[in-house]
Amino acid sequence: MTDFADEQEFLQNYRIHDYDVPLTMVDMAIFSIIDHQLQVLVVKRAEHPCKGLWALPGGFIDVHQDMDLAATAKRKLKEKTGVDTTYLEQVASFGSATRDPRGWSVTIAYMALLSTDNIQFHKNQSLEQLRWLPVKQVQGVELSFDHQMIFNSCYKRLLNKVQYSSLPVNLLPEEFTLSELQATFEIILDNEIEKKSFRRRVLDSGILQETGKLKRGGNRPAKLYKKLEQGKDHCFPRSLESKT
Amino acid sequence: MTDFADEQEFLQNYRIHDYDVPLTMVDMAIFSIIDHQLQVLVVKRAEHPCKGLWALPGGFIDVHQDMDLAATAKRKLKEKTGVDTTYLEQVASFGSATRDPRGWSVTIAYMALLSTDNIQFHKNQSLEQLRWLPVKQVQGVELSFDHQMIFNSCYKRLLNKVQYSSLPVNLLPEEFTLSELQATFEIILDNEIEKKSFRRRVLDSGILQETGKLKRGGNRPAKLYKKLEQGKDHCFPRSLESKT
DNA sequence: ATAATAGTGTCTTTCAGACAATATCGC
DNA sequence: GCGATATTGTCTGAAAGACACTATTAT
Repeated sequence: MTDFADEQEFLQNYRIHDYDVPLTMVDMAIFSIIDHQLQVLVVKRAEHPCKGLWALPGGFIDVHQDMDLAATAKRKLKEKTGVDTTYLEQVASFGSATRDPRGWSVTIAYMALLSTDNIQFHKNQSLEQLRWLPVKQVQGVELSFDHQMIFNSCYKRLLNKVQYSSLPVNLLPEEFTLSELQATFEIILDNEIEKKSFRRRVLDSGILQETGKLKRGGNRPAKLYKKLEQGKDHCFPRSLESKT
Repeated sequence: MTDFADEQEFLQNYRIHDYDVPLTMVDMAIFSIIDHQLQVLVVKRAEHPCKGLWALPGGFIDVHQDMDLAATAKRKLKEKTGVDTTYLEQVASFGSATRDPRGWSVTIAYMALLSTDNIQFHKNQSLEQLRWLPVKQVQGVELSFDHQMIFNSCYKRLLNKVQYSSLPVNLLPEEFTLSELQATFEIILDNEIEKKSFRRRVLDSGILQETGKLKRGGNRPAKLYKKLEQGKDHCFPRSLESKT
């Protein structure tokens, strides 16, 4: 909950609106799969407005430091997670007179996918005000500003892309088995995929390369694959059907 | 060509950058089919910067008048074409330190589709500084700022959507025949579509409703259809293949 | 041998492409 | 009837779904 009297006072002293120009910033939904769940990173706001509420990471464009919008997004990502090489995609922009009490504001929303090995690194940092929030719980948490809507927009984009593209490989480490890849797709979809169909799709598309190595575990070892063209996002000729 | 000395002076007197906040605006690619060609509306810039060059219609957000980004886009659309009910879709945002000589700037790009009957209305207005530019000729025209890139982004979105959605119905008047609809798709694709496949796709999808009327011309009359759910954009289960 | 996971064979289903055939109009 | 456009019939093909089957490991 925000302290109202305090916030009122803060807003009265906030003067950027005098210039009749909208505030412009970048916000991002950083996704990762942790504990077999799709989760999104949220930050507790340290300052007004919405002080104390959870929010998507983001902030103002630094016109002296950032070359472009993607640079602002990368800077924010680095600040929050320590990671700087990730899949990053612009999703949509939201702007209105009312979405931020400081005045007319625009935010450019990005989506980032963090691979699980990046998370290992990140978990060891001191993260007082950060929290991974399972996407299924987002609706139950009060988010700052219109971040609920921004999150929905990013989540929807991700859900869409699982159905027709290879995007989710970016949530896995460098090398992975087909079963791990399928599990990743299934976690995002929140639905099962037929094993044979999945393997056919992925292998026939030629986006993966066998590394020659095997992942050994309790049972039959599995071939390890890696992405062939890093950064490129393959689109399959047809979409997956949703079961159920 | 722009007058350089003049523009330099203009820029030196431009002071908004002092506030260390990016300029934020909206630009749009307004598409329509005119003379059996897909065309995009461009405006001759009356002011610096890029004075005298063609540009996509657009402008600054009016924080006192516009409720949100879509309102800015609608206002600009209305100013340039006199039309206010059209298909409007946000495409992407472009922001960098260098895209506008006035300083760090962000533009939110929209795409609008004008139906041919809207164009009739619009053609009767006085349009000194407006021009419909066939998309095939855009590359040959020097556009202001990064508008070439913005145009490409919007055009690409449109090309993509022709392949898997019913979006192009928005380029037609209220009632139309299947042949007219197919011709619209073909003009955008710049490729032929197999007649039977096209009709099956469209009719089986249930997005159209027979009006009961017929369009009579020299030959066999054609059934007239209209869109069932206005504004909604149907996605087909598979994409069209490109011939050739 | 058994449990568990990896991986394959193959039949069905869905929907787009090809292309020929038929229908309905004005003349 | 003729030319032109509208509309349909039906075969083929590509890629996804279903599901049973085999393969390889640790124990």
